[in-house]
Amino acid sequence: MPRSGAGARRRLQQAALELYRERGFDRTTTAEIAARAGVNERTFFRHFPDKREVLFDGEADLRAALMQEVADAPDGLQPLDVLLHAFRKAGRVLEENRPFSEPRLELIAKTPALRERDAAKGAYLSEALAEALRRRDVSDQLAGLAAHTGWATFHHAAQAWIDDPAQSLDAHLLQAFDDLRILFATVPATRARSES
Amino acid sequence: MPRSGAGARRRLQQAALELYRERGFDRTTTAEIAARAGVNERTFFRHFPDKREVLFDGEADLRAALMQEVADAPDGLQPLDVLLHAFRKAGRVLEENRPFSEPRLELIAKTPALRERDAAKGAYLSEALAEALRRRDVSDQLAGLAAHTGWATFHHAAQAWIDDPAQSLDAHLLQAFDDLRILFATVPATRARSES
DNA sequence: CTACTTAGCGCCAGTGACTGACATTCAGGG
DNA sequence: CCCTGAATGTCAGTCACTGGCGCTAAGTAG
Repeated sequence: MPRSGAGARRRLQQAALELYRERGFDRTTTAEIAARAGVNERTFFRHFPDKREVLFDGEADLRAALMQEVADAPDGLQPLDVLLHAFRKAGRVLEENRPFSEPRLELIAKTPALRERDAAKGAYLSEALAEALRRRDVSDQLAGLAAHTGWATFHHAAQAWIDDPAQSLDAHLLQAFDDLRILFATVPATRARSES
Repeated sequence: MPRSGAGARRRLQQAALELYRERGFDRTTTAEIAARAGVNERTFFRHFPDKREVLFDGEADLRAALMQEVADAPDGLQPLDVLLHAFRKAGRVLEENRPFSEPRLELIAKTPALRERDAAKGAYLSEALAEALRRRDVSDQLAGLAAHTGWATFHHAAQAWIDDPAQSLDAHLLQAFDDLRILFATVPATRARSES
C-alpha cells in the first residue's frame, strides 16, 4: 500500500466531525474536510460515498454485531427480550466510545440532514434485525413488527442518554423497555405516572 | 395571482411522480420535471425545497390531521389505543387516494433516497404525535415511546398493505396492533404461530 | 378605464456535491 | 532493480440548489 491507506480514512472522519461541530454541517465543504485531513477532495469520495456517510461508518459493524447477538441470545426468550439482550451488548460499545459517540449523537440530533441519514440507517438496521429474528423461531409478521418497535425503543433510550448523561445508557435502555410494557398494562398506567 | 399559481404545483408533482417511475429517481433531472410540467426549472424550486420533497407534500396535512385525531380521541383510552384511533382515521385518506398513494409508496420503497426522506418524515411525525399525547394525560417518558412504537406499527401496516393489497389498510392496521400485543404476552406466542 | 401593487415566473450566474477518466506515486514481491 | 497494484492527485464535467433582477399578468383602488 502507498502512503497511509486507512490512516487517511480516520483523519477524514476526525476532520469532518470537528468541522461539522465548529461551523455546522451546511457551512462545511468537502474540500475543507479534505484539506484538514491532508488529502485531496477526490480522496474523500473514495472513502465515503457522500458528505453524510462519513459520520456513519460504524453502522455495518453495529449491524453485524447486533445480528450476531440476536443469533446468540439464549433460547426461550420472547422476541423483544432477545432484542433487549442484543441492544444491551451493543450499548456497551457506545458507552466505551463515549468521547466519540456523544458529540456525534449530539451533532446528528441538531442537524436535519444528519437526522435524515440516521433515520434511514435505523430503518435498514431494523430490517436486518427482523431478518435475524426470522432465523430464530419468530414468524414473519411478528419479526418485522418486533424489530421496528424494538429499534424505536433503543433509539428512544439512546436519545434519553444524550439528554440525561447522569444515568448510564444501559439504565436508560432497561427503563425504556420497562416503560414499553407499561403501555400494554390493562389498567391505563399513564394516570398513575401523571398524578404524582 | 398570475397564470396558474397552484396549477403549476400540481403539474410538477404529477410530472415528478411519472418521471421517477419511468426513468427512476436518479436518472431524472429537475429540469426534465419542470419541462414536462411546462415551467422553468427555477419554478420547481420555488414550490419545493428539493427534488425529494415533491413527493411528500401531504405530510403537513397528515401531521395536522393526526394531531387533531389524537386530541379528539375519547377519554380513558390507553396511549396506543389513542394512536390506533388516529391512524385508522388517517388511513382512510390513504385508501381513498389509493391511485395516487399506492404507486407513490411503491416508488418510495424501491428508491433509497426517497426511503431516507420517508424515514425522516416518520421521525418528525412521531415527535408531533408525542407532543399530542403529552397534551393528553400521558407522561413525558411514555409519550415519546408510545409515539415512536405506534408510528413504527403504522408504518409496518402500511408496508404490509402495499405488499398485500388484497386486504384493506384498516385490516392490516388492526392486525399489526393485535400482533403488537402478542409480543408482550407472558407465554412466548411466537411458537404458536410458527408451529402451524 | 387607468395606475398601482403584488405574486409567480423566466433568465442568468454562481456554488458545491459528486463522478468518470487518466496520470502519478509509493509499497512490496520477484 | 524492475514491476505490479492499491491509494492518491488532477481535471473536466454534470446536476442539485440559490440569489438576484427584471417581466408579466391578476387583482385593486381611484
